Amino acid sequence: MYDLVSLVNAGFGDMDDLQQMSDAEKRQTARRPAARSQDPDGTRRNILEIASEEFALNGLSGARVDEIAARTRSSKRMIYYYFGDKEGLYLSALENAYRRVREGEAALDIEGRPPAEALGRLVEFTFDHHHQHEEFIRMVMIENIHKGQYLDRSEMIRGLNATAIDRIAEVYARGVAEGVFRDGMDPVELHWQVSALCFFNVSNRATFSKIFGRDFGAPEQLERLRRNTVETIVRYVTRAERLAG
Amino acid sequence: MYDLVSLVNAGFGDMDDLQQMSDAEKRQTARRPAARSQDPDGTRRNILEIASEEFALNGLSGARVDEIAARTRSSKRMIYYYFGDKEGLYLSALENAYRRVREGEAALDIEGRPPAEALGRLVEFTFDHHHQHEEFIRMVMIENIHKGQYLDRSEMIRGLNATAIDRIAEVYARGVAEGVFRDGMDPVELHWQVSALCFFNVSNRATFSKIFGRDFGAPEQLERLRRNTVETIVRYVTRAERLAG
DNA sequence: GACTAAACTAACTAGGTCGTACATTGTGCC
DNA sequence: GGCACAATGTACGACCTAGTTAGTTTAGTC
Repeated sequence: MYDLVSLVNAGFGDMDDLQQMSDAEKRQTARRPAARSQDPDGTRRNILEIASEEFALNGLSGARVDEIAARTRSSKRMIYYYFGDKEGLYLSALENAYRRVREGEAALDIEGRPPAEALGRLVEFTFDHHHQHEEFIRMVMIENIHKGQYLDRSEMIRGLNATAIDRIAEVYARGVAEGVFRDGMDPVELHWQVSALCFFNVSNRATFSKIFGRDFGAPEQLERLRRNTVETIVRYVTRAERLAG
Repeated sequence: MYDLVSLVNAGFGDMDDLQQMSDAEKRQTARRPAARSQDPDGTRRNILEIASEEFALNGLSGARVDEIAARTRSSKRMIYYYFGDKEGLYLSALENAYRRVREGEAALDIEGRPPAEALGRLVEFTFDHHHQHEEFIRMVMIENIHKGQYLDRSEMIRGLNATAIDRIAEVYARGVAEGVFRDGMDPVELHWQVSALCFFNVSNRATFSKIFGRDFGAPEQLERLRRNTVETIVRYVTRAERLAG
């Protein structure tokens, strides 16, 4: 294990960057725990961290390069040095958001559970996960405002789809095999439904709350929406004979 | 069943200004069909029209006052004359979007139909309606990015909630009374579910399509999603004994 | 037809915003 | 220790953008 204190002293402030350390950095940290005046990897990550926050908060056109630079331990010069231009930085922040969330998704473990229960847990997990990663939701909203044009340019994006679909497809297939779920559904479309319900809960909470004069972010309300969402999906998939109530 | 294609074709023209003519304008147009050099109401509406397009396309910070002014029949000065500042113009565009959509919603007629069918039609209508009003969806997305802060300032907003909820509540109550629907649900939360599924279809189509390498805007795909959505909601509400399959 | 208020125009300003030029320092390598 | 290059700091410039100033034109009224 690394010495957290020396890392902080070396300039790694608030963030939880331990897992993102590059090999080069590990080597150097081990060899020379003292403060470093040049730290390309750390600088790059620091910029990306701040930029992700700013873009998620203000959008592509709303975010200010100067503001990002000011909040950085580095300078504007370094933003252009590492990311080329504002759009390059935005794209990196977007990819960063997707990558983090996909990594977090690996935490879900539903293997071996009965299909209906497994599906329910998958929905709960997605609901909670979206709720916890508002920054990601906001980046996706922003990217959709831009009609996905930056995602288009991204090469990293190709490898992202598999995991989520594979898992839901596996659970669904088991459910069908066991005669619990209805046949003939498309896992991608099922994932679409789950995503819609869970995403909306975060993305549209502000306007929905204001228009209906009710705080949809309140814990009890959230818990109700969560239960509704699980029930909606499970009832959609489960065969009528297997349903209670 | 509704014809999805014709609905699509019907909605997307440049914009239907006729219905928005004020009484003053109708009078003047009738009296003096020639070009008028002063036309406050027309100028105001023309600005609002263009501004709505620009804000929906580019967001609040992305839209340019100069660009709006240039596309207008009027000038930048008049934007400030009528709307105060950029944010005032944005708020008017936002209110404009909500107003239009709410007016459109009045077209749904499901009275007297069996509850399950009525609910299904309500969902279909919402699905199609959202699909046809992408500009509105985008404005809502943008406003959510701003955490609903402009909606907060709006006084027009208070009267908006009633209609949509009343209608779904009425259908739901009938269904419960007839023993077709499950008891104890909250109409607002039901509306939330319907909105989530229908909204997402428009709002996240771009990123979803790109990530899963499938065009979710294609007519057949859209028709499938539409059927899924109806089924999801109806199955959620309907009592198990009344369900087929 | 003189007067007034509303409607409108063109040109301008102050400051914001992205991006760069140029100089300097640190690092790995032989 | 000196070289080559990567990393960084400072300062600035060109253009953009929201908002304004100062004035003109039009419509209605008496």
